[in-house]
Amino acid sequence: MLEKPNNFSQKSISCESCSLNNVCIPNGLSPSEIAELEISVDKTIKIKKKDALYHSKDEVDGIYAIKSGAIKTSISNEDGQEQVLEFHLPGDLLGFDAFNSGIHSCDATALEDTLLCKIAMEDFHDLCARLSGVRKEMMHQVGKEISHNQSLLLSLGQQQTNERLATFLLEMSSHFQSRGFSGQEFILPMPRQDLSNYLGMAVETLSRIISRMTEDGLIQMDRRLVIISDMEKLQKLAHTSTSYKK
Amino acid sequence: MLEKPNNFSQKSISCESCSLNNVCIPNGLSPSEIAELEISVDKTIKIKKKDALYHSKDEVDGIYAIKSGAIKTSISNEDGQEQVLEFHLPGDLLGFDAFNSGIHSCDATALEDTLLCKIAMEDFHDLCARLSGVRKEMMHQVGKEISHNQSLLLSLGQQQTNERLATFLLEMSSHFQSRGFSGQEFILPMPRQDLSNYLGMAVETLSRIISRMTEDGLIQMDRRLVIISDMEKLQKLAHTSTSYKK
DNA sequence: CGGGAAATTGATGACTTTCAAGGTGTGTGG
DNA sequence: CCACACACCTTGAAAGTCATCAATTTCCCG
Repeated sequence: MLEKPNNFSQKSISCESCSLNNVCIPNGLSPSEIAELEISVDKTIKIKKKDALYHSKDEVDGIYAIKSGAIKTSISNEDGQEQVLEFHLPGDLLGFDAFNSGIHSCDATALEDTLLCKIAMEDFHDLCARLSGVRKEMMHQVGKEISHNQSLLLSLGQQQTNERLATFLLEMSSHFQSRGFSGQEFILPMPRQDLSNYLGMAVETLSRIISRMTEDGLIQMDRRLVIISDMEKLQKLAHTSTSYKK
Repeated sequence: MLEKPNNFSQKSISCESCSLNNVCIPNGLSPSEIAELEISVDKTIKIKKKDALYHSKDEVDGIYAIKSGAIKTSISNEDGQEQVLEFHLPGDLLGFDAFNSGIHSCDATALEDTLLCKIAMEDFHDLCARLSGVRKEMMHQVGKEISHNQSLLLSLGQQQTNERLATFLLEMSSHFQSRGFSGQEFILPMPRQDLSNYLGMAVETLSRIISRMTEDGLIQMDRRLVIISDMEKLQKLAHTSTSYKK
């Protein structure tokens, strides 16, 4: 099947001048270490909306970092039922799911046209061997993934549907704010279907919750645009004092 | 408060002769690497039933490996609602939850009197720097934890309560079998309360499901003793063809 | 501008939780 | 060694939350 040419692009800047270098692997590395890192980084990966970066059962190719766009990771059972695991945004790393067996355990699908950097697996091992900074940052990133999954489990296991949405919106708010964007108004990268799945509920339920929370003056949501109208009420609903560390 | 002396003990054998060395860090290491590893291992950690190995917000002390007993990890929200994250059995590693910030993000509590080995965090970093085998095995173990969390999310998000129990029992069966024990008859290390929490349901619901599955001839459960009567039906219920890799 | 995907809304029912009560087993102290 | 207390587990009835089915409506893309 012929594909239209990718017409989204971005000039490949250096890690040192990348706006995401404080949330990506370069974080905490010395200039010389960054220079070494950079030799192994392929900055030309492009994935079109709805295409897969990798599939479950694929052999691992490398570790990826998102420059722009968004990726969802998900896992499916044999009936084809999908569970969305995480939404990855610019600066996030992907590929740790293959650490166990060298085979990816989940699917990674682009929610929008997405640009990524890649470190081939063997280079990654090599960098970990040579650079303590990379090793540390890698552990950091892996730990972030584990912590995230733990939070999600807590949310799915203990919260009701509206509390789960509140928690999610606050996470997103916190995320955007920490990146210098508005924490009160932002655009979600995913459709309702994926979001409801991630939050462990039916699309219809999500829709109803949104309507209800809008009526109650907590938020406004028009398609993917989110406006948080009453941050305090939202936090109260989420029972959230848990702060999110980078 | 005075504690009774620990009267459970085990002579500290070498990693090389430990029966768990093929599922623990020594897996895949050369004899000389194991010797180096062993220098940094403290094999004298004892935790009594119901005591904590560490708490959420504790600074990380090291990475632990379970020799005997069982540990549950769990996370709580500010209302004190707990979500059990994982049950750790002999050979399992703990402590990755602090990789992100150096602070533990969950509680680790002994379900029974438990013996562990410990590698202090700085030694662990040092070992990762020097020994590629340790580095690889560590990645392996971390990947296992990530894969496990993903499976649990899929189960919580997509399965009904009875399917979740079936999935869990098959996991345990598979686990015990791979360790040379019976996969058909085994003893669970946790009470109903913890299990139901882990599976995202009320204790009463779990109890009812067990009764129903016993009536239907799938299993027999007397307290913590599990007997799987009809493995095929159980697998069918769990929709499981997903095999579990070590 | 039309077709179709995405999102909302309503009605109904299933599954699960909650509240309540009773049963069973274990461990400790007399 | 027995008895009592307590934790653990099971069962029942009622209530709630959420999913499913169905019908529209809205919006996006070609």
